[in-house]
Amino acid sequence: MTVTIYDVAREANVSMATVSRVVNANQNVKPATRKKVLKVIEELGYRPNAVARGLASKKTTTVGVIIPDISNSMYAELARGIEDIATMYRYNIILSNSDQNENKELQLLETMLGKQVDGIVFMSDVISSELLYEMQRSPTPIVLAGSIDESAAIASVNIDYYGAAYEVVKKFIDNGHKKIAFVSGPFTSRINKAYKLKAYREALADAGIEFDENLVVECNNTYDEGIEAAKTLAAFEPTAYFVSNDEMSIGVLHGLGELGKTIPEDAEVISYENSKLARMARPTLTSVAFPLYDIGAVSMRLLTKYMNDEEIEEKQVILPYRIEERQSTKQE
Amino acid sequence: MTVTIYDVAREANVSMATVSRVVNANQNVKPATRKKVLKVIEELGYRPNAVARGLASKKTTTVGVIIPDISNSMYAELARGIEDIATMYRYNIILSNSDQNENKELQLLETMLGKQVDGIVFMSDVISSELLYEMQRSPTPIVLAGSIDESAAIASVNIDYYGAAYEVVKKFIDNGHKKIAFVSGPFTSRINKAYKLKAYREALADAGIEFDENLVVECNNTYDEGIEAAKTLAAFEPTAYFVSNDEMSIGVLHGLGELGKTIPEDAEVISYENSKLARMARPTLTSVAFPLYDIGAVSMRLLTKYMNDEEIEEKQVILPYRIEERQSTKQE
DNA sequence: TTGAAAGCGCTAACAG
DNA sequence: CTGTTAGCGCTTTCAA
Repeated sequence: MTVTIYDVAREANVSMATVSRVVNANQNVKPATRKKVLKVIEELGYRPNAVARGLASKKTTTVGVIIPDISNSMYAELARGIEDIATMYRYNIILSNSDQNENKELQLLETMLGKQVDGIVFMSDVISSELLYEMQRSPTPIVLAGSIDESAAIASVNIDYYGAAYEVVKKFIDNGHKKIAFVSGPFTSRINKAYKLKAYREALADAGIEFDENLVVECNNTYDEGIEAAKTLAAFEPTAYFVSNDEMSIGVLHGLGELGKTIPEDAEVISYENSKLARMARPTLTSVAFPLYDIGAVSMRLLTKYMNDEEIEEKQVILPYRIEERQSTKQE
Repeated sequence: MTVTIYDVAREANVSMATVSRVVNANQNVKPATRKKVLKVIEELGYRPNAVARGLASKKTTTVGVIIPDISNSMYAELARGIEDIATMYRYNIILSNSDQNENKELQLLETMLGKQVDGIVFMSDVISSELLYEMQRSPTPIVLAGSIDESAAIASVNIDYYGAAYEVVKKFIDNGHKKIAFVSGPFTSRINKAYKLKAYREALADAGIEFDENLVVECNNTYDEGIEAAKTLAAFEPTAYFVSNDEMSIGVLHGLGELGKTIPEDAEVISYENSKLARMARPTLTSVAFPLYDIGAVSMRLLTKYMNDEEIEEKQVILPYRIEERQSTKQE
């Protein structure tokens, strides 16, 4: 029924090995033979079976990608970065959503290893010790994308979360703000708690401003919670808002709008993400550019190095960030 | 090195077949034997090799998904729908971006068939005849998600694009509008040209309103082009705008705002997508709810039926749409 | 430059 | 309920 390498070999009067060489662009084939084989392949409509190839060669040219949720634009951007580089190196991607559920993550890891992927790109706000343990004993290389593993045991690609947050708060302080709100994503995420919040506190401390826990709101990264946060914070009259992502920032903008505040005159807002939403907000959002696409791309590139046993210069890659100035902050 | 089914069989003093039965939850195994095998599996850390399994069984429990661009929220939503149902049926997904490039689409199809996927979900605005030809001779079932194949040769899941567009225009007409603009996506897409535009023309004709080509703008579905379109159209003073997606609608809203127009008093706007952006716009957007997630989910479900040789009631599925009323149209 | 042959790790009859 | 035995379609030594 389906035509196999054997059929091609028979028709072309050569051995399977020769057909295999032709298909794999091996140089050790006489041009005339190659041509003859190619012709038969064409005639028969032969299509190499990647599964059989994978079993024999122990390489599937497929990598696993485990992310929280592809319908969230941040992760979608990351996924696109991963896929583009994967395609460039001729890998395909098995994509799965974990919803940040640890059991699902463990199970996905297991499934992908079972499918013999050549490597895995993993993203999650929190890497439990069990997950870390499993990753370390993985027979296949793993790269963390935009995720922190405190032990630095697993390769990863991130930006300087602390530095970016510190710079934002410092900027507010330099502009004369004393009451600076921090509308954060969940503190279960190490990035939010051990990096951004820490930077927030230390930037305040370095400027001699006392930390006020009323000015910090932990949210679930949604638009509605951004609106809520703005209203909750109103009682404490902050004049500057540092918000963890664009969607929530728009929520803050709208919440503030409902309270009659004008941005940036009454309060300045700096977001953290810089997706296309930042330009679609009114006023447009000043935002820390969090390069998700690049993180994905670099993660995948790093993974190819592991898969090819290339030398790794740095296992923990830190990408640059920048702050994109727009209308939600005052321009000098 | 890696532990195989043979190692387990030897340790447990049973045959490979028995181990296979245990692993595949086959009932024909004595509980005691099962337990013994399970224990050895645990001890040895045996993990079934899905590639070998795929070669032997001719099933990979993997389906291919070919979409234009995962970083576009519409397709991301679709992908999530597909993945959720796939997971439910224990399939994994190989996800690839085609960027609507026909050669890439053909090549991806080829690659996925080579990888022996059990089925494919495909999405593209235009299905060329060559693509159609390849799909028809695919040894593996294919379902089109949110894509039109005029010949109806391939199974598909869509909504009634014509009906939805007709209803929007009719609604505008009933509200007394005479100059109704249509800000469309590319007319290379059959959905835009043969369904939406057709409905727009026919709704006007049915109401005795003459078609004015100046009121139709073909765009590339982006925010910036939405702004542009609003400005271009201004010369013809439309009082109603039917826009092809949320991002572009927000562009129109902002373009109109810059021209000093108030929505919905000066002009009404109805979008087509109803993503979360619709609620984040100001004013919030009335929008045709285009159920991408559902289209993905139903496509995948339909695909499982083909993969399991279940009976198919309808090959061309049409899902319902509805119009979500918000502030960009006048409320009665 | 080419071929023969031995697997890769598993499933699926078939037999008992 | 369990074991034996062929493959699945390809890569990869090893020889020639």
